[in-house]
Parts: sequence; structure tokens; C-alpha cells
Amino acid sequence: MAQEDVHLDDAGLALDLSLGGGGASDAARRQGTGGRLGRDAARLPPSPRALEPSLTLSMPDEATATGSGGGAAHSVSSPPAAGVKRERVEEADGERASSTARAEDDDDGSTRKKLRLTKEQSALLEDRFKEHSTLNPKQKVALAKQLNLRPRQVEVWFQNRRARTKLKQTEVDCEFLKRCCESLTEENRRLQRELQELRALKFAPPGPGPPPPPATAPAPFYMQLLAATLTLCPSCERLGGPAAAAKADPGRPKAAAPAHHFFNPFTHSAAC
DNA sequence: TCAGTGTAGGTGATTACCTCA
DNA sequence: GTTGAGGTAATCACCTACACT
Repeated sequence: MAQEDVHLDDAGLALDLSLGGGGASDAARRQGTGGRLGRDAARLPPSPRALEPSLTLSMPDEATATGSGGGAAHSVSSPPAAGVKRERVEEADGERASSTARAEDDDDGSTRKKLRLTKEQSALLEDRFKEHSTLNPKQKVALAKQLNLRPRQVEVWFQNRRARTKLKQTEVDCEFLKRCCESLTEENRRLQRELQELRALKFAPPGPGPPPPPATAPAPFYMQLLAATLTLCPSCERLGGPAAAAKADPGRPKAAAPAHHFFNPFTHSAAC
């Protein structure tokens, strides 16, 4: 993605928004254009462990799930001479492959398998993630057992889910800031125009009739957004909104918020 | 219309590093 | 100060969907 910069020079406020990332192709990334290259360059080429195939493409109930004779293609013992893609092609019935708790290391040892969770597994993981974005070891083992996965797989799934959720939120935040900046720019232009008009009026000869009332522009977009998104400081628990205050401290009276401590949702900091 | 191909995006897995008890 | 567990960040590698020829 191209970098986008937003400047608000007119208002004496400058803010650069870099909306980067996601632009690197697989090929580019494989050539080491990633941001962590400096720290991780030493791990190229990949360690033997990275090349270890750790999982298989078998369904726990594939005999019944596929309902056809094509299920044998998932077998671990099938000759993997041509690598993973051949195995995918051989999934004639289109059933999504899944790793299972029974998964074992592949005999082949040349490439690691790309596995897909079933819809049911993904749905349950999503449900659990909505409840809690982290799992304690007990929950992890229980969920793994329920899904017929290894605890490590559940752990990895949650790690990736957290990372990608955060990434999406960052993108949303960037978009929000971008719109804020656009709104500020427009507001600044409007104020500049207004100032010019006032200056012109000051030096204009007095005319008959009362001066026109000041134009009441609607609240600028950024103000509306800020009002909608700013919450009160969670660290000092001085939450202004009734719902937020009740959530933070149900025992606290709703009116017991003497000072407003605005919380910046982007920096996760408060001015208190 | 169909097959082959290139590409972008999604996602499971790995690795290095950081934080904290 | 050391250690182990669990977290994040970055990345790899595979797979799929889709556009294009």
C-alpha cells in the first residue's frame, strides 16, 4: 500500500499518518524485505525444526465426514513425493482437511503441511475468543480436547487471532485519524475564511442595520467523532458515562465522577 | 466455455525477543 | 540475577479465490 501523509500546516498542526503494510508479496517477503530482518536475519535459512512437518491432513471422523471412498487421500502414509499440493489435489471430495490431536510428524520431512481447521472448529474457537482473547492452560487443554486438536494448535490460533485483531483495529484507528485530519483541515480553512471576513468587516464603512448574527456551523466532524469515541480514564476509574462507570465499578454512584479524564483510545493513555 | 497461470489475501506455524512472577 | 511461562511482532509457507489470457 502506498504511504499516505496528511499535513495540517495551515493550522500549525502537523500529523503524518502512515498507512503502510500489507503490500509485500510472497515473493518479496521471501527475499527478506520484512521489517524484522535486522533482528531475525540470523535465522535464515530456516532452522531444521522449521522444516519439520508436524501435522497431517487427516480428519478425526473423516470416514464418516467424507462419506465417500476418496478419504484415503488424507492418509499420512500416502507417498508425499510431490509435496503438499498434490495432497490437496487428491482431496477429491472437497472436504476441508484438518489437523487433529492424532496428528503426527510426516514421514516425508521435506515440507511442513498447511492445515485448515474445519468450520466447526473455527466457529468454536471464534466463540471462545469472543469470550476471552486469552486462555489459561486449563482452558487451553480443555478446548483442545473438545476440538480434537493439540493444545499448541489452540495456543497458536489464539496468538494469531490476537495479532490479526490488533492489526485490524490499527487499520481502523488509522482511518479514523485520517478522517479527523481531513475534518480539521476543513475546519481550519473555514476559520481562516471567517477571519478574513471579519477583518474585512472591521475595515469596511459602517452600514445601516444590525450586524448579521454569527454563523453557527454544525459541530465539525472531528468533534463528533471525538465525542463518540473518547471515554474516560480507565486507570483512575473516573468514568463519566453511566454505562462505563457502572461497568468499571458497579458499586460507585453514577454521579461520582467529579472530573472528566479523557482517555485516548489510540495511545491508550489518559490525561490525568 | 474451459484450462492454465499469476497474484492477493487468509491463515497455521515458527522464531526471536520481551515481560513478569 | 536466573528461569520458565506466556505474550507480541515478524515472518514463512501453504492454500484458495479470483482475474486474466
